[in-house]
Amino acid sequence: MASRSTQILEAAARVIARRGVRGLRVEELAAEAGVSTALIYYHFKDRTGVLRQTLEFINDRAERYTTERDPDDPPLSPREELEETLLLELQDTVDVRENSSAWGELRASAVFDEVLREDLARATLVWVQEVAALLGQVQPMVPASALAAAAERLTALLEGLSMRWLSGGIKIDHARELMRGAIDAELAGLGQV
Amino acid sequence: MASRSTQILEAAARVIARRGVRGLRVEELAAEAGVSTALIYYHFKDRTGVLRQTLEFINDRAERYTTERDPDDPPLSPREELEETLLLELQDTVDVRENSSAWGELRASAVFDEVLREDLARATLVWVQEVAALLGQVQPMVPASALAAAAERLTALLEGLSMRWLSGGIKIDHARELMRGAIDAELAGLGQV
DNA sequence: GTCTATATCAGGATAGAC
DNA sequence: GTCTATCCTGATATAGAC
Repeated sequence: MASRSTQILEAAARVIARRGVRGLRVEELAAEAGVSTALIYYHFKDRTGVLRQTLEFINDRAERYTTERDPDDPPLSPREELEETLLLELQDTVDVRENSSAWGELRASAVFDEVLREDLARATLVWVQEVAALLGQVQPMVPASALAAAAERLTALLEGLSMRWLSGGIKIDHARELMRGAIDAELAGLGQV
Repeated sequence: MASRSTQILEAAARVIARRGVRGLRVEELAAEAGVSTALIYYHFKDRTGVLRQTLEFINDRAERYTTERDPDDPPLSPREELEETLLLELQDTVDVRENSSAWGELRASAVFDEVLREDLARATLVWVQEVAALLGQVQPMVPASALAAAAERLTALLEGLSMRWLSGGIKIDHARELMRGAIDAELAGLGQV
């Protein structure tokens, strides 16, 4: 049951996907959520409060779509799991779009905003390590440093492709294809170490 | 001889590097340039005019530092030229920082701004084709589609690494190292086609 | 061409009724 | 909890003197 707060957060996610974090106007959010601006301040204290909670909200959803799998399906091979994990972020669905836009905004804002950097660095590190672990399952016997480097490249590439997709430079299928090619290349490279 | 306009554009580049495109305040720009706000409107019509001309200004500078080479030096091998072209964008100098920040802002803004998309797509295409051509010089006999894909991945990765560097996630030397690794991997991959 | 005001406006935030 | 009405600040933009 969606409470008022949740309803506002969902609206905020939509507005952010449309206008960006820095483009979010409280008035537009109010309209989108079908409430008054005053109510937003009642629930979230100020604009920053809305932003903070919405980013959290979006992040929770992301973990869900990244993690969730039907337990009846045959388990994935390490290789498949790796590919799936990375390609999940390149899907043309509302959730992924909203999440990726927000992530891009966060990354871009962090360039000019000290405060955001720490959070972002931490989140990135967790992600890189996750991918490095998956790479290690596909290619055991490879030194951790090589795994880490490959993971950093793959995740950075994913961010780059994601931005190109969101900014209209390439189509989603093409982005996925390029990503698959990079995974192949990195695995081949690791195999030769 | 720096005219007033140029002086303002140089100041604008600095302010954008510090605050971002969306964070540029005309008043702050005036202070940075040591002139009044009115003068800025006199020269550039409005804030958007400042932005447009500054982006153009920055772009011109980028072409200069990307292209310029001492004619006395021994000519670069194709492989070196490729590496140099890509790594030039990963240097901790004022020009590159300003340029990369502006580019990142442009990319991020384009996600929410239809108007910017076309320019950005065109500029990206030119860049991708340039890199694809360099790749083709290193690895002739490779189909153009494979070259294009590799070029797209390398440039997208470069954007991703650049953003991580600018947002404080990684250090510049590490970014360069990762970029070199990717170039090696792509060239190896193309060699086996 | 350049400055000192100052008008104008958008958007964040609050007061007070219900 | 929610709304209507309004205040206030910060930022763009202009008028007019020099």
